[in-house]
Amino acid sequence: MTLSAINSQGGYDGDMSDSQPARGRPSHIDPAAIADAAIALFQTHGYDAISMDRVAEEAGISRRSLFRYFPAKGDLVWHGSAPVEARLHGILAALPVGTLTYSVLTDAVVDSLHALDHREGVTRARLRLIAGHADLLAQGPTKLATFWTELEAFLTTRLGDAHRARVLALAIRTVVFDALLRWAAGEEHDFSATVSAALATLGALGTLSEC
Amino acid sequence: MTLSAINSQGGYDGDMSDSQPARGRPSHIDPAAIADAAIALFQTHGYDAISMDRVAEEAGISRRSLFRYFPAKGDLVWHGSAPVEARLHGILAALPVGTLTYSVLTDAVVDSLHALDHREGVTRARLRLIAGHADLLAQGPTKLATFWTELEAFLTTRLGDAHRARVLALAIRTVVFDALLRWAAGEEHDFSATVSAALATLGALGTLSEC
DNA sequence: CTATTAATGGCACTCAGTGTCATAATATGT
DNA sequence: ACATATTATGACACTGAGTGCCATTAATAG
Repeated sequence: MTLSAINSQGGYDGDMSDSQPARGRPSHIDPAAIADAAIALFQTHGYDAISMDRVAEEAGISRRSLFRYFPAKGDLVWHGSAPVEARLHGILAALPVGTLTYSVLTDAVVDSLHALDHREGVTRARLRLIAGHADLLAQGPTKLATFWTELEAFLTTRLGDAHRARVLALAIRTVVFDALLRWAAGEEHDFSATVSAALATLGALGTLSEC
Repeated sequence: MTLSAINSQGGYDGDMSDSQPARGRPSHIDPAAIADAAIALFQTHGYDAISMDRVAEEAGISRRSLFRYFPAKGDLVWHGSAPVEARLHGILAALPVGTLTYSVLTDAVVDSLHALDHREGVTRARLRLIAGHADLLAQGPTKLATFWTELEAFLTTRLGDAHRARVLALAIRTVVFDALLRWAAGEEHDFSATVSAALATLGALGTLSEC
């Protein structure tokens, strides 16, 4: 919920729930703008060729402050996934009790990803960077941890079987992420269709005997 | 094939196929021994607390040579997965044509992992290190790339459908790896049973409507 | 004995990431 | 208005991973 906390840049303003009037020195730093600028640098010069010093210089802040907002270089690329996680939360909570079919579930997952589709250009750029870099690619499960753990928690309560929920969540995670990367690479054009097709294939894995 | 190339340490002697008489300076360095020693250090002092300098010192070689054998620190932990990949290769090649059921396939995967079970103590130690460290954990798909790509290639030729093969390979990869980690963590005792059960659960995902 | 080939070590370098501390800028209380 | 608590920022130094370069060493082939 709290979809209003999602700003137009696709960033996330943090915990806006009980916002006390601001104390202390206010920040003049805009993380979303810095991330976007960094992405642009990465695209033109290559991820490895751009150092954190360079990003800080470009953003007009000190190197130390940059690391305060982005504890790891990869966070610059992963920044902006919070809206997707927030949306999934809302969608799962809205699912009626007792009517969980596989297709309903996968539709919910696909629906939550529409937050990505919104800023299609930037998202594609980020995903392409991720796909092109083994280090970044490997961070998918970690950096989107909220998304995946929320999905698994939901499935655990709905299925009653923690083991089965875990397998299902893991499989969905891997297949969805792979579909996103293929979409970003340009192999597929329709965002939702790509993810939906991948999940449909996953659901039919048990019927392998036909070969 | 070439299972004889697997030495008693669980290491892999590289390409022994057309071994010319050795030229140049011979190496006095034993990568498997170094990896094992490093694992021991990691276990007692923690992965982060042990620098590559320390490992090199312990092994009695220069830091530079250490990096020549293990280009990344994580490779010390992942070392020894080659036998598993070799075994999978042999098992897949031996599968009779035209009789590929899901259970036959998963049995083959489980069977290939017996190379891990052999040195149970060391394998558990390594997997525990991996499980306890997000960086290492994320490298699973990359470091075992040969294993997974071989599986996917096999499925592609057998199924005829590249897309379906990819989804299947991805799902198996994730679920198997997760099962291995749970086994290493001590949550499960029977190695094969753990992996088999996870794969069986995966095969039955499509039937979700019963809840 | 010489040339060739390959392994190793020493050194310096880049860059990611962290700890510490001084300083600046804001709001609150008097 | 003024002192104080609170927070953001920057400056600096440090650790450790990983790389490039080159001299050196140890083997074999002729």
